[in-house]
Formats: sequence, C-alpha cells, structure tokens
Amino acid sequence: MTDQYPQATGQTRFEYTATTAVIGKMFAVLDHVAAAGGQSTLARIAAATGLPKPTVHRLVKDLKSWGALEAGGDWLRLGPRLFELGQLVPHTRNLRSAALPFMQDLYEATHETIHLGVLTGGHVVYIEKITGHHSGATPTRVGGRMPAPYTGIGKVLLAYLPGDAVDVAVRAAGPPRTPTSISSRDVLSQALATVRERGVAFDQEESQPGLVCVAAPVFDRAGAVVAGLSVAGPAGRFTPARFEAAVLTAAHGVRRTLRAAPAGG
Amino acid sequence: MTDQYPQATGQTRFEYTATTAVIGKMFAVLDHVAAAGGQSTLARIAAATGLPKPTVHRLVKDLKSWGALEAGGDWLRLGPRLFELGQLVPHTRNLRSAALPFMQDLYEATHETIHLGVLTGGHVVYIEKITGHHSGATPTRVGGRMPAPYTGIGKVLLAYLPGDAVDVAVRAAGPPRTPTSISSRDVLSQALATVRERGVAFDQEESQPGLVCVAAPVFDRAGAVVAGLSVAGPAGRFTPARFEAAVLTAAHGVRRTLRAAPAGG
DNA sequence: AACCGGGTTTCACATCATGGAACGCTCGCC
DNA sequence: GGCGAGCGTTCCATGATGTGAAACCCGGTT
Repeated sequence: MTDQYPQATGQTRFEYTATTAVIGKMFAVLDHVAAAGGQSTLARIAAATGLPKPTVHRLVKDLKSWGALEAGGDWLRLGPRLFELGQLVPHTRNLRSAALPFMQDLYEATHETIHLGVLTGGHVVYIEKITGHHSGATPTRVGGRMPAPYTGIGKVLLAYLPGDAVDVAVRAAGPPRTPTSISSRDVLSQALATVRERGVAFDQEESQPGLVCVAAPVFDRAGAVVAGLSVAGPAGRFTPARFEAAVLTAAHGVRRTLRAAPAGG
Repeated sequence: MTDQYPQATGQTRFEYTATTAVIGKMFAVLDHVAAAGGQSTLARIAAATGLPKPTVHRLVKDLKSWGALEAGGDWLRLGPRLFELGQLVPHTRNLRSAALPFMQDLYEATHETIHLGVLTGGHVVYIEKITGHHSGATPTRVGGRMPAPYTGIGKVLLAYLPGDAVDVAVRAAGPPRTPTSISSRDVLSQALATVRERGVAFDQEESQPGLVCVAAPVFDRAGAVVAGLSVAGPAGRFTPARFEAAVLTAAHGVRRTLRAAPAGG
C-alpha cells in the first residue's frame, strides 16, 4: 500500500533492487525505454543503465522474442504485448469498464475533457481520458502521473483516505506546478476538509495555468474511495461549479455499476 | 513482423524459450496470471507453469517489488505498473490519441459501439473501445484479441496488406465463431477484393451472433494501413450501411491527424 | 491432534548469466 | 577512398548466481 516505486522520471541508473539480479536488470532496461518515451536504442540503454552492451543485448533479445520490445531499422520500442498485458490489470479494468459509459454521458453533456484517475504510490495515475478536438492544452495522458495535491482528482481521493496516504502524497508531490498549487501540508488538510464537506474538489489552475476542473470521488460497494472522476476545461469560458452536480451524478452511477471489488490500491 | 506469439489462451506450460532462463520463467509467470484473467495465487502459478514453489516465490517477490504484481490477502494480481507501461507503447499511443476525438464524434453521431483495432500476430487487437450503457453484448475488450477474418476491422486491415499477412491471419484464426464466419481462404480473398472496391468492410454477424458492423481503414501518411475503425451494433435495429460514410469520414480525419509514424506492425 | 494445502526459509551444488575482448558494419568526415 | 566513430553482434573461460529438494510455519478442516 505504501510501496514507493522508484521514480520513473529521469535516468534509471539501476537503483532498483531485486533478489534475482537478472530481473532487476531487465526492469532497468524497460524502465529506461519507458523513461525515454517508449523508444530507444541498444547503445543508449547500455549507457543509461550502466550495463555492459552484451548483457543488454541478451536481455533485449529475450524481451523482443516475448513481445515486450519491438525492433525496427534503428530503434527499439515498447512492444504490443505490454499494452495487452496492461489492459488486464484488474483494478484498472473493472474501474474503466464501469466508468466509461458515464464518462461518455459527461462528455456529451459538457464537451470538455473527462478524466478518471486512481492513486498509486502517492501520485494520481490516469486510467481514462475522454477528449475532443480542441483540447491540446491538457497536460495529462492515460497512464500518466500527476502529483495528487495539485489536481482535483488527487484531492478528492486524498480527502477520503487515511492521513498517512496524504503524507505519502505530499512527500511524492515535488515542486509546485503553478502559483496556486497547494504545497503546504496544513493548507492541504484544510482543503481536504472542505472537499469532504462539499463532496467535490476543485482545481483552480493548480496543476496547469489556464486549466480548471471539478472532481468527484468514486466509492466502491464497501464505501472506500477507489477513483476520482473529473471534468476539466479552460479557465476562461469554463465554470467548474456549473458541472458539480453532473460529476457527482456520474460518480454515483459508476459506484452503482462497480462489481464487488476490493480496494486494492 | 511475422512473429507468432505463443497463444495466451489456456495453460501456459513454459513453452516459451528465452536465452536467459530466468526471464523465460518470469514471463511464464506473467503469462499465467494474464491467462487467469489478471488474478491468481502462488500455488496456482506453480502448478500451471510447472515451476517449483520456491522459484515462483522468488520471481513473484521481484515482480511485486517492481509493481508488475500486486499482493492482497490471498491473491496475486497484475499490478498498476504494467498498466502505466502498456500505455507508453508508441504505436498504440499515437494511434489512440489521434483517433480518439474522431471516435467521440462517431459515438455522438451514432450512439453505437466504436472500435479501433490493429493487427498483431494475425489477430486484431483492440486499442480503444467507446461504448454506452446498453452494449453488454459486444464480446470485445480493449487489449483483447479477435481472429482477423471474422471481424470488420480485421478484414479492412487484411484487405490492404500483402498476401502473406492474410495467410498468417487465416492460420491464426481458429474455428469459425458463427455460421457466417469466413473460414475459407478463397472466400476471404474474394471478400477482401470487395472491401478494396468499396473502401469499407462489413461484419454480418460473423464474429458474434446478433452483432453487425461497418469498418474503415486508417492509413498513415505513407499510405500504409495502420488501423481499422468501426461502428458496431445489434443486428436488429442497426443498419451498418447507413454509417458507411461516417466511418470513412472519421478514418480520413484520423489519417490527417496522425504524426509521421512508421508502420511498425 | 493429526492432516492438508497454502506460503515461506534455508543452503550445498553446478548451472547459467556474465562481460571483456574482438568483429563486421554503416555511416560521415577529412 | 581511406579512416575512425558508433552501432549491433558473437565468442567463451570464469565464478557468481539462480536453483529447487527438503524442511518449516500457520490457519483451517476433519
């Protein structure tokens, strides 16, 4: 639950410890390719991980033959098999399939960007994002992360989680992203109390200048928060409060649809 | 390109060969958990893979500490890290982000199920699926596979691919799924010719009884097919031909939006 | 209290991954 | 057109490393 993943950002220089050395190396390779945006080359991997070229070569060969990597003329990419595997992750899968129809409804009603996110290692990870043509501005990506305290979904998740989860999130957050980002633990606690009162969280350009949103918590049958649902739009024309009821309604709908699934993460 | 993955269906009894033995075993474990629907237990893994318990234990430990597996009271599940990694697969990612807005448009216009799929190892793999509340019937899943010759998207992809890709797909197809499934290579070739003439493919309850669809090819800048886009609905009220123009329009839109991305697979 | 079926730990053994060295290749540069 | 910088690839003697039988712990069932 409180398992901090090694930061996937920046150079993955082998700081991951596995009891089985080979596996550690293999993941170092994957981590590097991931950090490089899904595409790299053998030499670059060797340089970045500090592993000798022949070793990387051997690992890459196995990864390719399984489908975790894909080789082209002069590049190596994450392979399709990883996508397929990733879609089988139960937590994500159940949530996504339950939430999607309601997210569609929200999109059709608002024509703004709709997000579904969960908490992982103190960060918000986006499970689904629905968006139209105009939304080049949103800095989010399905499968991407954001510091929890700086986002609407993050706040709505933390508000209904025990205090130590909040601590983890604060520590994992990193530097504020905008002038309005909540960077102090005290201010955050107060904000979370407000969220609990009102039932929704707002993001007033706290994660990205010019971007605002409303988020509502999604609870499971047992009454634990499992995800956050949000509508986001540009600060100018978009008034998040107007959609407060809509997100709440959608969130309730998702809860109703959720199978009996344990909290998980 | 023609790399047949070992069938992910059924018991994965270690028939995967890697030069580095440990990695082969590790993937055998993951494969089993995947085949079990994303959730299993240590004992079951050991039984299914034929690996001794201590070995599985060690592997699982490493997989957990990286985030590829997640442990709960009495189960092991595929972990969130796999989802994140899977979303970084470049081929999938570019396609998805380019296609999504157009898929939204299609959904809003039709309120039927919208699919985006690519060809992998002779199968159609679904990259995205948009669906409303009523569509319990569709047997597809994002990240899931279907035999190419039995689906609209599959036919539209095969129609613009060289003959050997068709051969691979036919061999990989398995038994017909419905009475109308195209199971002979000759009939398929003829169907593909029709597809090339008309520019779209239909699925008349060929993959699932009661389900029909229209599919259009998505080409990249270089003019190669990279994906298929489809609208599917129930055989009764849904007349696929009525949406022929709509899917085609959307597919063209996606092409225009696609970055300069090599064919890949 | 004996049993069973899960998960865990231990440890002597030899299998297996290791990585330095050396190779072929294709560029780009002088 | 020759030279070198970088890339991916192969080889193979060496010992570090993964191995798995055996034994153990624990909670539930008989």
